[in-house]
This record gives sequence, structure tokens and C-alpha cells, in this order.
Amino acid sequence: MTELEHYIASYLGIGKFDELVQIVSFFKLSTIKKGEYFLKTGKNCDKLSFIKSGFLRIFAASEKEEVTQWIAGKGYFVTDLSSFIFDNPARWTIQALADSELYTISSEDYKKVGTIVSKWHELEKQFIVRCFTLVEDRIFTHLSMTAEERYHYFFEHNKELFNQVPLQYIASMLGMSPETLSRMRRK
Amino acid sequence: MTELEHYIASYLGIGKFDELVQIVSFFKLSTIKKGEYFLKTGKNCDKLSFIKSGFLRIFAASEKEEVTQWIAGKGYFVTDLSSFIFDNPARWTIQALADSELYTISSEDYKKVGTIVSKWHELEKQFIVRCFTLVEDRIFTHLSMTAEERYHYFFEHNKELFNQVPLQYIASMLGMSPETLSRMRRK
DNA sequence: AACTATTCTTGATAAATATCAAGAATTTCA
DNA sequence: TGAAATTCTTGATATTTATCAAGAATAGTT
Repeated sequence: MTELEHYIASYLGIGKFDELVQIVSFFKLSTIKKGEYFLKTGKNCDKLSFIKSGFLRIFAASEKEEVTQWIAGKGYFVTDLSSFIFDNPARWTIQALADSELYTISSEDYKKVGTIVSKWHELEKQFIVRCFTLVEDRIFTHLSMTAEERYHYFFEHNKELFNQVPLQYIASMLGMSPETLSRMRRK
Repeated sequence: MTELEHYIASYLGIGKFDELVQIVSFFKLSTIKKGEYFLKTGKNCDKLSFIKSGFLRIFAASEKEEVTQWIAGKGYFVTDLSSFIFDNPARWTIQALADSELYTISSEDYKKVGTIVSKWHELEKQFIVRCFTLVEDRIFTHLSMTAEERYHYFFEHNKELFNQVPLQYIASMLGMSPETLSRMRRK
């Protein structure tokens, strides 16, 4: 199995191997250079990508500053889900934090998958429910933890990010100032 | 159209009226008294309810205290989504904050809907994506707003809660202490 | 209505976190 | 490689929010 087959099988639980191969064949490998934009707020997000290597930052502008919603690395899917599914204007801007390799499916091809794979909508739903649960958990961390606890929790689960991504973005994503993150790291 | 038909049509966009009527027929009206539990953490959540009247609080125990994740009122659906879809043990406890009327569908009947309504999984997926987007927005409020801004934002959008629900739960849901919420209200 | 529970408010104080400013370290790029 | 730009750290200080404690207000119960 290729890497992408492996990930899609484990995320979506595609049972039949020939279906899996068909799905994967829709994804095209491309690269994006550090600093380039995958998506800008207001545009339509017509693609869903799987990160083979590199990092992408999902963020939006608030009144005062940029707010980093998430940083996605190897093995993550990236898209503006609402824009991708409903053809809304995107709420997020997505930018490469490093040269990255992406397997990308267009929304056009994505729609075809439903006609090819039996139970696709069921599997897709289940995948989105898992995403929903993760985001819900993240709210819980904001309701029940201090900044320092969030830092530790995140650090334990995402060590790889800390050497490869500017810390200011991690701070924003954790809901604290860069100075505060810096001080917590010292300990 | 009944109230429930109206809500389900607007949330899920069911096109065919006879399908809508069939779906709604699975929902049974029942009542739950103030203080009673709709669901307890660790149990299986085998039902999805629509609130006709009243309020339910969704919460979980953290190390220190109870953390209120959300308070649902009239017009909301309540369930532990992950438990309902995957038959996991529930992560949330759900308790009535007032005598409430619920339209409830069992997970058993819920599964039948997929066989009755064409495009059900598609519609269901779209509904869950909307829920995902709402939760994502909520994270954004924690990353970009102060406690006071979150209070104002929430108050503007949920005025009805403030007279009918203990404020300590609203405070918890907004990620602040009850005293802080009290002080903000004074202004 | 009177008693009890619970919830809410308020003040005093402590703790957590943000802001500002400057210098150090690192990265970028010509 | 070296200069410029960006990012990170650190200290001093301000602001926000939490905690503790007590009394006031409200809701629940007999």
C-alpha cells in the first residue's frame, strides 16, 4: 500500500481494496513553497489536500491580529470544510510554513467519489464526526485548563511541531501571547 | 407543518414532504424533569432529541470541577454525537436545567432513516459540517477574544438564556469564573 | 409564610497572563 | 559570507481574571 492509501484506509475505513485504489487515484501530488497560499479568506475552497510532508498554517484575521486556528503537518487533511462542502467563501486563510508536498483532490472529483464508492457518504460522515469530536475536545481544553496546562498538553501530543514551526504561531493557536509561551518553555 | 417538521426541514433541507413526515414520525414526545439526567458519562447514548421546550446542560467533570460545554434550549438537538454514531461510551453528561419537552429518536430508528430517505447521508453530513463550523467558530472566540468580549458576544446571541438558567453554568461555558461573569453583568 | 437551599454579588487580594521595550538568536537572501 | 529581516527571549510593569470569604438575593419546600 502506498502512504496515501494507508492513511485513507485508516481514516475512512474503506473496506474494498479496489475502491481504495480508485479513490487514491483522484489525488494528485503537487508541491507548495514556503510562504505560498493554499487558500485565502473569501475565495472558494475547491480542494482537499493530504499533507505528505511540510506544514500548513490555518488562520484568520481578527480585529487586532492574525489568529492561528491550527497548524497541520504530515498525515493531516487540510481544507476549509464549510467552503469545500457548500461552496461558501472560505473563512480561513491557509499558508505553507515550509516547502510542502500535498496530495490534492478537486471538489469536482470529490463529488465523483460518492458515485463510485458504496457507503461513501456514511464513511465521510463518520470521518467528519471524528473531526467534530476533536474540535469539541479542544474547546474543553480552553474551558478547563490554564495556558500552561494547554501548553503541556499540546507539547506532549505534538512535539514535532516545536522545532519546525515559528513559536509565535503555536502560541496563537494555544490562545496565549508569544512571550508567555516562551516563558513556559524555559521551565 | 408541525414545529418539528419545520425545524427538521430547515436544518436538514428535506425536499420531499412525505419523507419529512416519515422522519418526524420516528420522533416520540416525552418530558424530562428539572435535575433529571438525559445521559451520563460512560453510558451509551442511544438517542437524539430535539428540544421542544426547556433547557439541557451538557457538561463533563474535569480534574477540579464540572465544566459546562454547552446549554441547549428550544430548537436545539442534543446528543453525544460520537457516542450516538459510534456506540462509544459517552464523554458528556446531559442534565435537564428545567422541566423540558423532548422529541426523541432512538439510534435504532435513526439507522432506519437512511434506508427510507434518499440522500439521507448527504443531508446528515451537511448538518454535521454545519455543527463542526459552529464549534470551530467557538474556538476562534477563545483564541481572539477576552472574557469580556466573549460575554458580550454570547449575550447578544443568546439573551433568552440569561433569565432562565443559573449564571454559574453560563460562566463555565464561557470559560470564566462565576464572579467574573457577575462583574461583567453589572456594567 | 417561614425556613432552607442555592445562587448571586461584592470586596479584598492573589495569581495568571498581556503588553511594551530592548537585546539576543536565528533565519533569509543577495 | 555577511547584512538585513525576522523571530525569540527576558525584564519591568500593567491588566485581566481567579480565588476566597461573607452577606444579599432568589428559589424551593413544607
